Amino acid sequence: MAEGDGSGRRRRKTLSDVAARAGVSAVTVSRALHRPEMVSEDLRERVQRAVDELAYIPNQLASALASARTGRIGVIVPSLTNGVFGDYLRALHDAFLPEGFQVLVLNSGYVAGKEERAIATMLGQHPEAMIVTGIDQTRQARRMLAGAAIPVIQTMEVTDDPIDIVIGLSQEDAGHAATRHLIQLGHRHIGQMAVPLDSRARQRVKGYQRAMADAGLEPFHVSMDAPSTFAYGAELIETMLARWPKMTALFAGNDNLALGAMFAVQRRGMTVPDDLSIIGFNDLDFAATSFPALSTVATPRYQIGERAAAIVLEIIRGSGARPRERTIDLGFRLLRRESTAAPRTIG
Amino acid sequence: MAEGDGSGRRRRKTLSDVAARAGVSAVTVSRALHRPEMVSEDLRERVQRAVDELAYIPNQLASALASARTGRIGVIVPSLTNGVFGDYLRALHDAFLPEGFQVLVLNSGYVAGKEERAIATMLGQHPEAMIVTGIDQTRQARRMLAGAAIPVIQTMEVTDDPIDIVIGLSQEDAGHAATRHLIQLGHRHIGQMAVPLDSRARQRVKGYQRAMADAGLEPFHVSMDAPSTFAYGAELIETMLARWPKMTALFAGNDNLALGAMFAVQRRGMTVPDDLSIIGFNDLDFAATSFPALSTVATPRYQIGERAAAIVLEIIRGSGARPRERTIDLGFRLLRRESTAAPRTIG
DNA sequence: ACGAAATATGAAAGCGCTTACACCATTCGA
DNA sequence: TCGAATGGTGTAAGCGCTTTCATATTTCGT
Repeated sequence: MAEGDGSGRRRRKTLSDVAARAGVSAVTVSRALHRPEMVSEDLRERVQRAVDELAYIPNQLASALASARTGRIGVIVPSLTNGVFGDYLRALHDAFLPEGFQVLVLNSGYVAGKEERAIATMLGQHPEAMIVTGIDQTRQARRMLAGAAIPVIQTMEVTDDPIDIVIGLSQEDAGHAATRHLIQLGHRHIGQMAVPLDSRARQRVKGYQRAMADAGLEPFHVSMDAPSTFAYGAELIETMLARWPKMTALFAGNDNLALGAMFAVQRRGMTVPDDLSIIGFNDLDFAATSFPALSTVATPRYQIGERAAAIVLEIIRGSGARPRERTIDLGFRLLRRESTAAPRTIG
Repeated sequence: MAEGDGSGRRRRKTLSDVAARAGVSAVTVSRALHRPEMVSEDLRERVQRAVDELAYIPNQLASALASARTGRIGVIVPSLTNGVFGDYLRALHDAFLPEGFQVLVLNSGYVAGKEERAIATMLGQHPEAMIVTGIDQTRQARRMLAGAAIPVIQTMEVTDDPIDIVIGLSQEDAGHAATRHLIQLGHRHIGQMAVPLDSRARQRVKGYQRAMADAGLEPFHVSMDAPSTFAYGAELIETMLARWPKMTALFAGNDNLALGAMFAVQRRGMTVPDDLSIIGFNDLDFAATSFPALSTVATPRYQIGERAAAIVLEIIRGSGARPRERTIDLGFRLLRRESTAAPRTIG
């Protein structure tokens, strides 16, 4: 923190400082840095030397203000820690960074009000595109996004009425498919647990209820308004087993809950899937490794991010054309692994 | 994306637009927004109405440029998806957001070169403080950070030579303690697995080696240059068991590896801890829930973030005073749970 | 009822950069 | 040999905001 330059309060080096040192004007430095082919080689070198000597770092703020191009992509996710968003964010980074864009991530904590504020904050930074999770933005948030005059991608779900473009999958159909799988194995007493903070989880519950109704079965659903952790999965399964001893299969709202439930079941001395079949949701990294390996529904999170990025880049860098379809459904895959099997005694 | 205003290309609303609508000057709007106590109530209301009607969002870029205050805190983490950084980032958000600061997170992918670029990018945004993970920054990165004339906090480790301030724990001592625990239980054949991408993990390996040497035991260490996932834990334990059948205890470099190893062991029909004791590292959320519950070393990640934020706020908002000590060691706690026990036959 | 202090607003300058556009050398074709 | 084309550099303006500083208005003590 030392390195005082004598002139009292330290001042960050500016373009003019570099220009003075290189013996040219500020514009020239700007050009040498951003459009090197426009200046002579000799000059480019001199400027580069001055930049290095001064450890000059361009002021992105000033640059963005002057050029009206921030090179930023705003991304809002409900949670930074939920593994679900890892692949998605990775895809976004993978696609945008090489193109010279910066990905700014803000989290909404699964709360609409916080999301609205995050969107306002992000918009204040003038991103060149916004990628938001889900479709449940507040009216005001939708208005701000629509008014920003930039591409807006909603992800993870599908809807007929996107703000601009939506890329995802039908969470309800996916929940339906997971439940169907258990029904087809012969289960009749199928419970469901979820943390309904997440609106996508609520969609899946709907799918579960529809599948149960279709099969003429009685749904049994418990939930807990908390972030979905392993501990809650363990807690909820205890409640369910106590209240509904006939249960032979569980559809957990996500893999965390599923694994937590599996641990609790094993701790009771019961076996998965013999005593209880469990299917999770999302196919997080541990699902394939766990013992028994967790049946689950794989969601194309990386592809969603990849596709979102491709569309954004096409709009702001390419032809400017939006895709023909404003709603893009990337589907899901049911993964039958070891944690689900036919019930021991057909009941 | 509609809402054209007739004037050709859509233009974002500016302070002047709001001022015009409210029938006042731009300065006044700026004041009504930021220092409401300086303007009359009547005016404040008129301005607020204009803001709402236009859905005006202040241009943070221009604001920051003019005021030389960005209200941003730059944070660099090696990975966004590794659960380890979840609590840490949460602490940072919890502390900074209420104070009106924005937390910008960039990830370095555990690569020094990428970290250097992330730091340069971040510095270009003129954050008011930087919080970086670890102490292994490149020379150039250190130089940039030291030259930025803002508080710089390094976290998660300790060192006698911080750039500015460092808050963390001795990863080596923590690794030593984990190993000691196994030795004290009576184990003699203790293996270690790690993903050495992470320099903190390498410190822990050193602690392991020191503990083994102190006890006159032969170390057995395997590693894999990959992100630490459950699958690698499973893979590595198979290698170890095959190459070193006498092993009775495992110190896994982190909880992900530990749980992956535990699954693989169970899949072989072996029991934890009877056939193999396993201790992990970090105390991630699943460690307490797993069956058997995972012994591990709890690191004060939330507290590190909390402390870092408190120090930063004190420097930039408070007295401007830096803490007396530039190195702050927050320690660790050994958690004895179910996955470690004395070896079945003392060998 | 008067001047001083307090309160409320506006005008002008400038944050560090980029984007026209203007200018000056060269170089080239005819 | 001249004009036009080309390449390389500088000048001026302005991005949208905040910060002095000046000015107009009100309030108060005596």
